[in-house]
Amino acid sequence: MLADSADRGAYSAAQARTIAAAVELFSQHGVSGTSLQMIADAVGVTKAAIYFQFRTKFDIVLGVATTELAWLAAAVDEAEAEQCDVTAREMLLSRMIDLTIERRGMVGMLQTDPVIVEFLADYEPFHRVMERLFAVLETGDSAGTMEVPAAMLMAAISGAAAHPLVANFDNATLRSHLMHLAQRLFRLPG
Amino acid sequence: MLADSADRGAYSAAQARTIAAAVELFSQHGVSGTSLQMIADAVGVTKAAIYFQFRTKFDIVLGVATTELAWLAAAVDEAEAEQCDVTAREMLLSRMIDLTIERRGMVGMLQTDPVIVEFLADYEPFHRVMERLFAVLETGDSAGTMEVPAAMLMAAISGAAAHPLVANFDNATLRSHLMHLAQRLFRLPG
DNA sequence: GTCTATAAATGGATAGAC
DNA sequence: GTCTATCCATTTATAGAC
Repeated sequence: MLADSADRGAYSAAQARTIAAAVELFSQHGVSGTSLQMIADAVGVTKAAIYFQFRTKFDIVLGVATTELAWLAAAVDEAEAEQCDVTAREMLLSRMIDLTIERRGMVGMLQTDPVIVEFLADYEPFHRVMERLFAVLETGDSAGTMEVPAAMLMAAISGAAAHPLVANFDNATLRSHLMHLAQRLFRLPG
Repeated sequence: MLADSADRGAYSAAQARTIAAAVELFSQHGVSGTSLQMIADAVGVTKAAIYFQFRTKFDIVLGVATTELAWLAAAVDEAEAEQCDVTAREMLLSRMIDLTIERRGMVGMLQTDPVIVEFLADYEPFHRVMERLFAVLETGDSAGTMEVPAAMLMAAISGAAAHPLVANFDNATLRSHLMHLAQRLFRLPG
């Protein structure tokens, strides 16, 4: 469990604005490539105002990571509510792809930025969400063999959606391609 | 083919040592998260020595990117030398996976680090290698429909290989998993 | 090719007023 | 909650000796 300030509800309106600006900048320049001055400029305040909201830069990283993680957790929640295993799996794939397309570049950042990756590696709530995610992907016979496909799938979806090669694809087209290929990775019909 | 200073052979022994150290550090901490002091320490010299070898930090980034790109180009060269289209495609997949496993994390950096990505986006030799790579992947009927699968494939291979979930897999096991899934993405037998 | 020393700018972070 | 002003460490980069 995190300290108080890590809960989503615990963030003030000003903090939420800062986190929103930081997500955008982090996904464009990376965490290390984003200064507090850049964040302050994007929000339209001074650095000191940001430091009133967050004690350190890392606290902003934490806010960004947990906020983004909450989106993924919500997708897993939805899938778990499904009765049928197969439907649940298909819904999870679908929701993951939606998230990635809506928030192009931001999901990928969670998996690739060195600062975020290092943080998430030791962050229990992240591991719990991932375990639940694998559980939904592992239906019946496939139990215990999903690590590589799942790692590939997440990397593939977020990596492909952010890739310059597909930058001119409209969302609907990109979505159908990704869904198609995700199902192929999992040998689903479609 | 690459421009003069971008050729691997154009670098002195000292420069090559610096590039090797930089690749390692960039893939661990990202370009922005790596200072010239860190590079100098890793090489075992002072910052000034590094500045004798490279005029700016960006020149080191350029050296790293072109050196890594040369590996990918070599894999495409090999595949293009094959007579049979199908064999060529399979060999390219195989070589890409080998490269990614041998140099865990480094291939992925090329596709995810914001500084590298921004540079490669406007770097003609990179686009030429990618076009040749697509041409090999596009056999017959699939012509013109490879952008998303190819983007997914590259993201998937490098992302999965570097993923913490598969960190304890030995190289042979990881390789067979990746090859299996790559072939599934392209609907190949196996 | 490498060193010591240093300049100039920017980074994270704090003090104290409003 | 935000501002001005400031501190200190680090960063990129250069000058000049060996």
